[in-house]
Amino acid sequence: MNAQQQFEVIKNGTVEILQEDDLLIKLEKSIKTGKPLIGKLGFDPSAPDLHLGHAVVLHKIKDFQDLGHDVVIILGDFTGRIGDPTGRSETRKQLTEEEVLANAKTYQEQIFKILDPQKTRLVFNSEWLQKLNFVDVIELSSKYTVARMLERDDFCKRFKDNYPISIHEFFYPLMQGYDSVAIEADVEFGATEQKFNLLMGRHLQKEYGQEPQIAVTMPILVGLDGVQKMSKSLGNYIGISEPPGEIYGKAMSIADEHMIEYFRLTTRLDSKELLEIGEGLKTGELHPRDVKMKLARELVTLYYSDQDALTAEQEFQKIFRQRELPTEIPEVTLGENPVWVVRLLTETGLVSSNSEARRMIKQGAVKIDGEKIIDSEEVIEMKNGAVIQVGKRKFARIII
RNA sequence: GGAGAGAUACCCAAGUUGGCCAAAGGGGGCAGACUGUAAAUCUGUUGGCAGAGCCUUCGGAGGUUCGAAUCCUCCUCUCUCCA
Repeated sequence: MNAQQQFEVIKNGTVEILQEDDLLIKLEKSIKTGKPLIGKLGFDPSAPDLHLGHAVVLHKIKDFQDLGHDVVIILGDFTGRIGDPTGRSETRKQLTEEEVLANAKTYQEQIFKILDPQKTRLVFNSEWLQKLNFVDVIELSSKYTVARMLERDDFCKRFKDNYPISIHEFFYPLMQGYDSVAIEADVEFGATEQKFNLLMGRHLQKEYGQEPQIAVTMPILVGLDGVQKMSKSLGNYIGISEPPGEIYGKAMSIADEHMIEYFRLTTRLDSKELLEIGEGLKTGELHPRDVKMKLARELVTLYYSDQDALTAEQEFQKIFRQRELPTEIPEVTLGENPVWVVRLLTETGLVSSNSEARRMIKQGAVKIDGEKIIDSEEVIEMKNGAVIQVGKRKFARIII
C-alpha cells in the first residue's frame, strides 16, 4: 500500500488527525526506509476492565498495526497514581507492585482480543518516569506554561467554576507527553478527550529535539444510559470480556437512537453496510429491534464467535420475548426449610438486603416457580429444584 | 498571613426561627405496566436490621438540650477577595 492509501485507512472513522500532512510525510518516509512507525496508546492500569469505549481506539490502532507498523501499549502505572484529572477525580491510591502486575495481565488478555500479540509491545511508564529526579521534573515542567495548561478543557472549566485543581494534576499531561518522548512515538491514538494530552506529546517531543508525533483522535462512545460517555465508574458500559449473554443483553438495552453510532464505532461493518442499515431504519424497511439484534450479534461475534452469538440470541429471546426460564440457572443450596421469603432472597444472593427483598416483593418482582409472592412475611416450604425469580433477569434454582 | 463563603444520601441539590427529617426536588439505579428488546413511554420505588420497631446517616471530634442536618467549641478540606 502506498502512503496515500495507508493514510486513508488510518483516517477512516477518526475525528481529527493533527497534522494530516505530517502523517503523510511520516508514512512516505516509513515506506522509503522500510522502517515501521511507532504507534502509541496509553492505558490507566487502575481499572483493568476494557469496554467498548476503549475498543473504539483499539480497533483504530489495530488498523495501524495491520498496515505493518509497530504498536506500543503504555500501561500508565506511574501516571495512574495521579489519575487523569477529568472531572473531579482525586489522587488515586498507589497501586502495589502485585496489583499492577495483575492488572497488566488482565489488560494483556483483553487487548489481545483485538491486537496482534506478535506485533504489540507492552510497557510500563514507571520504567522511565520513576527515574526522573527533581531537576528533570523542573526541566520538564518549564517547557509548558500555566496559561497554556489552563487551555485544557476540563482545567479551564474547573478553574472558572472555582473547583479545586491541585498542582500535581498539571503533571499528568506532562507525564503522558513525556511518555511519547521516551518511546519516540510517531503517532499517538486516543479519544477526543485526550486531544490536549496528545498534543502535549507533540509539543514535548519538539522541546526534546524529536520529530513531533501525530495525534489521532477517535469519537467518544456514549454509554448505555445514552447520555454520558461509556465508563466503568458510571456503570454504563459493555466490557469486552463480559460473558456473551451479558454483551448481547446490554447491547439490546441501547436506545434505538444510538444504534447507528454503535454500529459505526464498535463493529467492523464497512460504510456501505452502515448506510444500508441507516436507510432501512429511516424507511421503516428494517425493524429497529431486528437491527439491534444484529448489533448485539455482531458484538458477541467480535469478541467470541458466531456460535456464541447465536446461543446468546436464542437465550435472550427465550427469557425476554417468551418470558421463559433461561437454560442455565445458578443453583443455590438452601440452609433451612421452610424459610422466610425475605431470608430466602438474601440467602440466595438475589438481593443485597432484607429491605431490598421487601421492596422487591412489594413491587411484585418476586416469583417462585412462576407464582408471584405478595406477602413479605410469608414462610415457605421450598421444594427441591424450585426456581426463584427476581425481576426479569435474576434467577436461582434451589437445591435442598 | 488577613477577611468572608461553603462541605447534606450513588451524583446534583433543598433544608439551618432546634422536634412534623431516613431528610424536598432532579438525575441515575431498581421494579411494575405496556410493548418491539434489558428501546421509548407511564407508574412506583430508592439507608440498614431475624421480622416493624429499633439502629446508623447531613465533612470529623466534642458540647448545649428532654430532643441537633439545624445552636456552641475545636479540627480537616474547598472556594472567593486582599497581600
